Amino acid sequence: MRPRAAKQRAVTIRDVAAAAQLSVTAVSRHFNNRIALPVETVARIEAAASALGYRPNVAARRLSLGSSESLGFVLSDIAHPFFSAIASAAEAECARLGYSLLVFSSRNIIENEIAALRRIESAQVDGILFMTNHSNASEIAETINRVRNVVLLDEDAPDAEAPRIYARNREGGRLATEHLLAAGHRRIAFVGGQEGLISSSERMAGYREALETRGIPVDPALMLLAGYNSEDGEAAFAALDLLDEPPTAIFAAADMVALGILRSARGAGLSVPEDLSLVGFDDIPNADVIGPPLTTIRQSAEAFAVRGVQMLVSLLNGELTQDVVEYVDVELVKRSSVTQPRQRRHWRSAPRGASPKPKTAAKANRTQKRGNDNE
Amino acid sequence: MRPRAAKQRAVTIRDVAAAAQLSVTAVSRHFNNRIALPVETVARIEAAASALGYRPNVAARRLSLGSSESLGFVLSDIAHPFFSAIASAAEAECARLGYSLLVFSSRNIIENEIAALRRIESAQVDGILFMTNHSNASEIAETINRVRNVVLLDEDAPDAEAPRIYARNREGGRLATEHLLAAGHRRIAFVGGQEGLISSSERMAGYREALETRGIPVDPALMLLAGYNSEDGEAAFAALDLLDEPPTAIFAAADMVALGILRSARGAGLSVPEDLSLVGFDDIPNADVIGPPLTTIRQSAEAFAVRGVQMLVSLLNGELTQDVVEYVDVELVKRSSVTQPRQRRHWRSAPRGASPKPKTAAKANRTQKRGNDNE
DNA sequence: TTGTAAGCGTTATCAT
DNA sequence: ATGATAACGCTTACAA
Repeated sequence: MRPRAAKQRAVTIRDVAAAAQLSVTAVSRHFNNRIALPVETVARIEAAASALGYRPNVAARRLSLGSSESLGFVLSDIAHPFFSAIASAAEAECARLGYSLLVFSSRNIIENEIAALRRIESAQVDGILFMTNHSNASEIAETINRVRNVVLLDEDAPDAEAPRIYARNREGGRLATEHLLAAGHRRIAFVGGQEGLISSSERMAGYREALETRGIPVDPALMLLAGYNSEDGEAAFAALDLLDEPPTAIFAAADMVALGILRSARGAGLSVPEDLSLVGFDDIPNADVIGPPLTTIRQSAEAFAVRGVQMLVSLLNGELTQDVVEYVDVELVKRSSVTQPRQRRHWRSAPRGASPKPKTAAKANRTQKRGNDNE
Repeated sequence: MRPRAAKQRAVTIRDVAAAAQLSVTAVSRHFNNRIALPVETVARIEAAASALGYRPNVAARRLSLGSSESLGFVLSDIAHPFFSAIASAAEAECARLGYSLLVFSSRNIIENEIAALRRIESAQVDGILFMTNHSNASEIAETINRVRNVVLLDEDAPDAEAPRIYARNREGGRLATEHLLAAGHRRIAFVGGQEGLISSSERMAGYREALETRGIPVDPALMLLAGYNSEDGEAAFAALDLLDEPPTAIFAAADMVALGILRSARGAGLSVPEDLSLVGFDDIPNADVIGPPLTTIRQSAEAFAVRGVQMLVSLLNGELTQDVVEYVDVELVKRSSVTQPRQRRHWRSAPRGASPKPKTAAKANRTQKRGNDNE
């Protein structure tokens, strides 16, 4: 009957009650209810509790209350600078509201995302802040609708009944592209996240919009879908490098992608922005100290985080319906990775590559995942 | 008696048992014990469980088992690139071992660190990976000794009985300084973390050691204690900038500090490494894409993380004693933030500052916390 | 105002 | 092999 004895019996509410010569009810009331106990009673309880070093057992509370007072945060990787900025702010807001935060890295694996979601069913967390990279997976939407108590962050999951927070992605895409246009660029590439992500396709829509407004034809060879990590940027650079007429500027749908492009460009002997202008998206921490300081579209990680947990908590309290959508503003941050295009010159004719074999970019619409093949 | 009804009664082990026409014991056994149930029984249980969508309630398990199967990670801020790299790897290792990870940001507030530690007492987590910035606070050591089941990461807490993992800080400090020395620098500053941190003082010890080996006198005006964030680097730069004879190189005890210094140096019109060589510590992600790519001492975030959780789990299982200490290797990563010293020139005589008032650095051993006063 | 005891969903002991 | 049932520590309806 006694389960494997905990190494050292913790002090329970009953111990406190005994020490204070009161019932457990009184002690429980003191620690939860606002029911005013007589001062003398309170004093006895506090004395006993602190003498014994009493800490309410949260598992027991959860079981009894039916609520865990903790929230989950599902993202692809905590080490991603923008995501970790969100996680940091979310943790702070959780703490402020009396919640704990469980972090689940999905590593972009859909099964992990679903498994994380199911922790609502096992009562491990009351609700989940959910960032996915598989917006098109119907299984995710189904799971969300079953477990309920999910707030979608940054990315959609069509058919899911859940409140959402998006950045103004299209506007951001437009802003970025217009900035490049204003600098004189005409051949501007777009490098987005993996196919199907609405954040990516919205940013691309903004890009097209800006181009079309200026009457500049949209070249499909210049629009790549890769992913949101720096390796994806490297792969994209490699693909773009194969074009007969490479772009003079790139709008990367995420700063990490821009960093990957930058890394590859440097490796290829190109300098940014002289040989290639670059605009990112996110404004990750330290983007200002990159070489060169990265021009980017800022979206507030904090806004995502604090509104996200606030909405989730409201949802849990039944104060919010599933159909709410909020938007996070974006803003162009001009730094030094953009300048006017220099006289057109092929990347491949840069210092090291002597005589490259000209090659048409066949299907530049999908790039391989790892990009160690650049230069 | 019925607690505030959960919005929608979840399916319990009893429901499954009923559906499978078996006892709860059988179902429980199936989900935990390796006791071989007859295939037919197993089939009935699985059918019932999946038909009902059963998920064991973790709170109940915890209460019964006396273990939460989750670990805590206490750090000052998840958004710090090096810490988030550790958190990411720790989460992965936790997941591999069947644990969940709760993240607690202390924001460098000692009360928060202690409150987090006490979550062991409330049975919210089984154990904690602990990174502190208050190694000298005796209250922390006392709490650790009381709650037990803590592994110290990266920083000491004297008198705490807990396994520890340190980087080879002194060696790192030596490596960094020797590298600067080899480049021809003689006036090398050290900018460390807040006073009392052994990681910082060990790195400084390595710095002194390298200097002394070369017979170069250690100038106290060149040794600053600040903190591990980028604002601390900015403050340090400001203090160093006031010296009559500023250093030609700086060894910053953390990459984030180096980034702050870099930011300030740029703001002051200095260029790195031409006017000032810089070496960091940590090798944070994307340090290679900083302007200029940062030369630094690499320590493996992953090593900290995976050994940390492994040690913690061993400790929980009683397979590890509190007196174990492990070390994480360090390594010099040469990039582009170091070059030989140029003809000595005062920072203040750089492009913008025309005629500065010469001033002796009074007590350069403490720098103010926020450094918005530079340039 | 205070206390008793039921019940939250599991696990594990003990008997069958 | 299988099943009743007593814990685990808490909250709270209900009684006093």
